[in-house]
Amino acid sequence: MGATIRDVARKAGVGLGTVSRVLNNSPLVSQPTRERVLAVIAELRYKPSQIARSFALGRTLTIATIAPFFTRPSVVERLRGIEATLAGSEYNLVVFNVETIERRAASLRDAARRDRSDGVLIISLVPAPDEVAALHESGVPIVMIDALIDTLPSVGIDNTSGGMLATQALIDLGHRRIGFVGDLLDDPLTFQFTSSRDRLAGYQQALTSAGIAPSPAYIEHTVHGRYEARLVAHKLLQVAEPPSAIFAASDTQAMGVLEAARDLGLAVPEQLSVIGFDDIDIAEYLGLSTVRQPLFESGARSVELLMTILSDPVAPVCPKEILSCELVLRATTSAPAS
Amino acid sequence: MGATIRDVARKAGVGLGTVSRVLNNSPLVSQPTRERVLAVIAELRYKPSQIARSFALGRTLTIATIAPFFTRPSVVERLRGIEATLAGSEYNLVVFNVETIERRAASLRDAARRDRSDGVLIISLVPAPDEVAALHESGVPIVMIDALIDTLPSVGIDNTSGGMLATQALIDLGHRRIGFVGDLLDDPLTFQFTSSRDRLAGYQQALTSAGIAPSPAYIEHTVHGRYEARLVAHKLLQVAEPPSAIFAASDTQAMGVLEAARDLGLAVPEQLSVIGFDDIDIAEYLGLSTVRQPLFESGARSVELLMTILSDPVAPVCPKEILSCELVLRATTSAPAS
DNA sequence: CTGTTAGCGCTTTCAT
DNA sequence: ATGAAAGCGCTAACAG
Repeated sequence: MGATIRDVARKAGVGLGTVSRVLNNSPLVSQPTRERVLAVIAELRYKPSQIARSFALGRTLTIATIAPFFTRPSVVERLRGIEATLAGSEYNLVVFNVETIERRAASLRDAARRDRSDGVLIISLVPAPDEVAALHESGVPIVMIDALIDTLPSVGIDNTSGGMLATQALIDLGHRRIGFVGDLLDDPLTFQFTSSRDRLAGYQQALTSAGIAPSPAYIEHTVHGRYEARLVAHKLLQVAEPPSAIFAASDTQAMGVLEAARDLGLAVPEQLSVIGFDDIDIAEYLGLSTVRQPLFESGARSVELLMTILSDPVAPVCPKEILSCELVLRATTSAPAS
Repeated sequence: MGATIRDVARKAGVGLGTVSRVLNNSPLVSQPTRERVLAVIAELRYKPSQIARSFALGRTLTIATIAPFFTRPSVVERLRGIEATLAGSEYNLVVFNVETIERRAASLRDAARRDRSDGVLIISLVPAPDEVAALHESGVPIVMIDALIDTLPSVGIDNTSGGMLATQALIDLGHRRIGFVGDLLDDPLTFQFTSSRDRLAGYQQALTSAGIAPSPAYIEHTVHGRYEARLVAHKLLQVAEPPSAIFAASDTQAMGVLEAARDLGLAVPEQLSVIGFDDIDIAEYLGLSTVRQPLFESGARSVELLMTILSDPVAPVCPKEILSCELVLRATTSAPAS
């Protein structure tokens, strides 16, 4: 079924090495020879074996990515950036999805193995210290996306500034009682995303700068998800002096808040302003005000970073990059009812 | 950095083959020997090289999937089913995304190569006859998902029945003027999805059975997308006797129809009923009536099918499986205003 | 049961 | 510029 390099060499009447050289565009082949070999390759429909090549090269020609793949629309968009940037390169993209804690550990362990991949991209997961150590020990170049790890090259998002942006926008509109709905801070099931925490920090900073004391009564954390956000938003909206605006740490959660408002008969934005984070696809459809983060770009940049590291095996650099966010005001925010 | 099987053999004072046997759980190793080898393996932190193993085995231990990955939420959900089912197996999942025609052709060519993958899963793409021929010639087992190809194992969705289901539901509610918004029938950019076409066929059958002549004026095709659907929905809703209900071939398009209704000040469902297809995540949020198809399951089943084929290399079987859909009535459908 | 050996298909010296 | 040859790490067939 498959012709080998040996068949080509024999048929072309050249040495094995010459065929290999032609394949690898080595300049050390005369034009006539090259053409003859190329002709035979075409004739035999010869395709070099990836596996044998990898084996001889000692490289897998594979980039692995670990992602809480489908738990969040934002992850898919980052993945898209990765795939697009990797396409056309000599690398294959293998994906490890992570939806449970067990899979999380297993993926971290499996993906970062020299014999499995030449590089690993980790999306929105914060490995524990011992996992970080294992990652280093593997010797496989790693790039973190949407999570900054001191000792690992990372493409981060400026979530704190993003949180400030959202909160400041609300303040600028005249809101004083501003609620926050975000992820649980320390649930292993959340894979220890730090984005929500950082956005909360931004929220608190913005409030403080404006001379508003952040009130614990206005801050709710829950397992990530629309439904869960809806539940805590109910709570938030039924305190004594309910907030006139809510900043949700993700668009998904903002949707839950919107549902809660609907449940309680609160008009948005007249009686309640809502702002999310991410600017996922449907945000525009819903007219949701939000903070846009460069999702696709974060994936693309991480690949570029990884490629640089891969091409320059010496330098023990640990580049960090922080991408910034942008405010997108739409229909769910307005000045509070006086 | 990496210990090899030879190091282990030497250190354990056994032959190379014995270590390999231990690795592969061969019963031809005595318990004491096995334990000794295992101990050395642990001590040396030896991990067998995937690549070398693949090379020796002549198998890639990789399953490739070709998907118009992010063009549709439904594809992501199928992918999720694939990943979940493949996890824990010895196979890696490599993904080829397809967002342009060039990538489509390249992916079809690259993924199905013996030296790259042991099996290929193709999601929602209908390869052209010559591409099908090339696929066969590659000798790599293929399973189609959401597209039935005569000569290829396939996991299909009963889109025609699904289309009938949606349309019949509308008819049952009392609608007579029912519009349809679907994908372009023959745009190469649509990658020749057949689902929209089949859903249209179901729509037409249901109408005909009910004694309603399908009117071309009520049928619109456009490039897949929310915005595009919105545009053609405008057209549809401004004909002389506009439809009182619209069946959109996907939830994404249904959202576009909903937007058009909003634009024109038509109350849904009072003045216009809308039903979609897919039951993607956000459909519930929107209260969108739709037809649910087993997305995750279609991915999972395709992997199972592929595994069967892989494990029984002889039988030139070509299994076909058709999964059926289910009506989900929510808030965007009601009886027409009299 | 276990050690030895012959490749798997390719890249890469090393001579020439 | 090109041929020959030495592995890359593993599996599987072959002797014992």
